[in-house]
Amino acid sequence: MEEIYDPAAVERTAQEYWNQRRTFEVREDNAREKYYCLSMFPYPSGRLHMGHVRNYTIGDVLARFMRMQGRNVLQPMGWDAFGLPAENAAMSNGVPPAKWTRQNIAYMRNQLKSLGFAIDWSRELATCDPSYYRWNQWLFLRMLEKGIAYRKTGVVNWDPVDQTVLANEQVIDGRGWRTGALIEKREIPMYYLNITRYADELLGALDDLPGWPERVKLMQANWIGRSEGCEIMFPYGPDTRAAMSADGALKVFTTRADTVFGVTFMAVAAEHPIALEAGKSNPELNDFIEECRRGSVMEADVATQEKKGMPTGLHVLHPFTGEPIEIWVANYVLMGYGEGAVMGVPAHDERDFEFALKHALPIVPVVLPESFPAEIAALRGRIEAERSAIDAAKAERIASLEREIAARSFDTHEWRSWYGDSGITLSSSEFSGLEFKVAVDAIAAALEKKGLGRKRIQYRLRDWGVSRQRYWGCPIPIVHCGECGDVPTPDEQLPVVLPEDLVPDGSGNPLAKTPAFYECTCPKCGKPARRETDTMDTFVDSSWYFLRYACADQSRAMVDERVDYWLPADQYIGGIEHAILHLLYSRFWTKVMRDLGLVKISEPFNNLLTQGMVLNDIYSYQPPDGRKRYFNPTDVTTRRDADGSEIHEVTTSDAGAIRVVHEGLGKMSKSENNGVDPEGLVARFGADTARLFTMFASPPEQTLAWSDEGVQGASRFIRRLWVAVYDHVSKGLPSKLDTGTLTPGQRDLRRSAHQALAKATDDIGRRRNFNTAIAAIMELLNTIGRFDDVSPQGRAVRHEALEIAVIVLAPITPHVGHALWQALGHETALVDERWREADKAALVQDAVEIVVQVNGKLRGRISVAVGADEATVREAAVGDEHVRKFVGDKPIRKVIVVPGKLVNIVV
RNA sequence: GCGAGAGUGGCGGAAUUGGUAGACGCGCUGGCCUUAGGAGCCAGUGGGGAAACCCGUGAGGGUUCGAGUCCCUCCUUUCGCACCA
Repeated sequence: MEEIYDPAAVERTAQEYWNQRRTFEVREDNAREKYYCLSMFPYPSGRLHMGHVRNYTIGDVLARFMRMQGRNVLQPMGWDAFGLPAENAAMSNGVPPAKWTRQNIAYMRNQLKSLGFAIDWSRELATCDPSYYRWNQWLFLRMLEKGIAYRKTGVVNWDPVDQTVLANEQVIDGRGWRTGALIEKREIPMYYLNITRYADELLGALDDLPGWPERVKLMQANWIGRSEGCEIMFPYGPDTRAAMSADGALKVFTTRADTVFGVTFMAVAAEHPIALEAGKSNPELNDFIEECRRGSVMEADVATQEKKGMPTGLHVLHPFTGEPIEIWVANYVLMGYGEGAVMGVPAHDERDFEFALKHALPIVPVVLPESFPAEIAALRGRIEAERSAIDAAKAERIASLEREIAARSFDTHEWRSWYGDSGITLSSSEFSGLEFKVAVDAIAAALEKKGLGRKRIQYRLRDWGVSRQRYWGCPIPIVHCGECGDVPTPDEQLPVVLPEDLVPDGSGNPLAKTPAFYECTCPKCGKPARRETDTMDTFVDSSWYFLRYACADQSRAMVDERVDYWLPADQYIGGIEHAILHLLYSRFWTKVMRDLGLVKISEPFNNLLTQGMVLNDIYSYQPPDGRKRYFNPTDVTTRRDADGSEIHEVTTSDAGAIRVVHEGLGKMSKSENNGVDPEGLVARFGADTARLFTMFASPPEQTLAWSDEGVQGASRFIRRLWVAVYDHVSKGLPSKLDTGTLTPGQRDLRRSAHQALAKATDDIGRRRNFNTAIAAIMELLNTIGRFDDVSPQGRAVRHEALEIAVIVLAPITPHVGHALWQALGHETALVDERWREADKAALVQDAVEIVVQVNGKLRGRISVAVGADEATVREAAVGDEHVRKFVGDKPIRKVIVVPGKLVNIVV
């Protein structure tokens, strides 16, 4: 063993040892309990970033920990290799996306290997390989057969200058990122997957996922958004019938059927057929519809934009009163959601209220919220008295009382939060005086009788549009034939191979300009036909890769029986940003495969850990004229001013030393130039330091703030451990530990070591709090450092304590552990070692410190024997001199004893 | 706008089930060692106070013998919002 810790040499030796023995390649073995440790696969962007390092270190710690627990551990890795960045890179440097992507994969694979992750590389996959994506195509065809995949129109962002569809990310403030042109919405035919068919199961099965964070399950539940409500038809008025040249009704969905008597307008989307029809004869309205078509399709934009509307002049009839209600076009109603139309109830919906105020529409209160002042409740009591025997005069009195309630309880100029609450209906004809649920039931029943509505369950979740008008993705296996229509590519012609030599130029999908790709013959009739040039959403690729790892070499089927051994994954680790879409799509895809008989599981991930982002300081300089510049924190020097405030400076080649502004902490990103390159970190400190710091700096689910000093602290700790082991073994290996003959000091160290072991085991195995496990070992090393007993038994106890430190750190800093384990005299490799169990006998203590409070404030400490009864503890507490000072001669009202912890004396 | 989190010393964080707030690390201060220090070792370090003590977990209220932890209102901030991955 070397006296000086040399990370590069230590890491080379350990990695060679694992590679030569293929330590992390695993086989299915029914005799052993498996552990499938899955991390979200990376997009091959070019270089690893700190988020990757954190993600895969968390996974690696768990994988290695479980291996030491004796489990058959699978930890695979692959590449989410299709997607937009490859096309952008191609546009800026002319290299085809395939070449760029494969180069990136090769580079990043080496970076991952340098970090020493316990990955089974024999199962590596890349989604851009035909051997992978052919099964996307194959399953898509199965979904078509089952009616799960279908074609309908969808709305996309259209850049009128580049004549291309843009991703939401490529739309900045309503304009195209490259052209700056105002974006339009455009409807095009697309393929959809019927995820809403699974909405109920996706929602209900969340209860079967105890290993998922509550917040993720809540977000998914809200995203699916099950609501019980009512479909209501508003029959066309004579003017609308004439305009549409047909009878008909405007259909809406509402969860508040109890407010149907408060409807004072209808709002439809700009793309709604009634709006389009009305626009034909009304140039002003037509302009407004055009205006609505501009702007992005993003929900956040739609929700925050100014609410605008315009009347169509057309009417529908109220389903109960028959009164005409005017139809408006509103920019906050979207064609893609529900029916593309809503009923406007300004008195009980905030958005409708705002709309009504702006356009001077009537506001008619028809619900009295339950939480209402007594005087108004009294008025309601009088209504109930009148209602018992109705005649014309009484009906008028009721109506007048209801108007009085409405006048007193509603200010129609200002929205109050409780206007939207449910309560008792009023001014609602025969449905007045009913509680929310009763009112909804009665109104739904009456509507159903008239054929104008019914109760229905609706989901917020929409079907998944998977068509992308882009090149670098999995081709959709469809042929469009003039005679036969849309014809699925026969299975034996799969995969439909994506040509890899195209270079996009930003003006639409290059596949659509490549006859060699799209010219084909119809599989049905043999006549010339056109191949579909849309590719699949990359979320398709990532919806089942975790199944394919189980059988990555299977060329004849999508999956095989090995999936039954490995799946579901015991642990899935990835960013919280995937809490909804990726995780929901993967759950859906798994259920579809189950229903096709391909897998036996219903849920793919048993436990989920959502890791926080990696942050770093952001430093910027805003020149008086010109663009703001960002400086990497490594280039910034910080000193203190005379008054103690910090000054941050950067020396630039062009402007010399300039003072920069510290903007605080932000996610590591290119745009803010605050990234830390893992490669440089490994070169300077070694992989173990990088791993140790990322695990120590914060618990996995929280954000991690980067700190160069913190990294040095991690490096310092590893060196201290190295020196401690070196000093110990340089005096020779100690004799055998005899636990029966230890001195009190030796027993203390031994207790500290086993306490640290017990804590770390719980922290890693149950709580997934690696930072506190590391802290426990740091504390142990401090304790070992203070222990100066060099007797044979003293050295034996120290030896055991050092072994515990090395074993607990093995999953976190495996390379240095490998070296230290050998130094401690072992022939076996640490990676094959079993985790230790804390020795209960070593943990035993004879006395325990009890805290004494007086009126909840800490006033003293007493030491009592372990297991002392309550009366003894109480007596010792009351008798404590310091405590007596605070109790004085005041009478003791109550004494609370928390065994083993604390006594609170209330005076 | 809607949905979900987070907020504790100078900094990252600890406090696991409502029971000692600040473990561990960084930084800082002082000392030792060294030709030297961006190395190492030792000591100190929430604020106020001479001390006794008092104050302190984003703000304000509440429940409790006891609240960082539970409840209500508010502020700040992060993530997601369906074509970034």
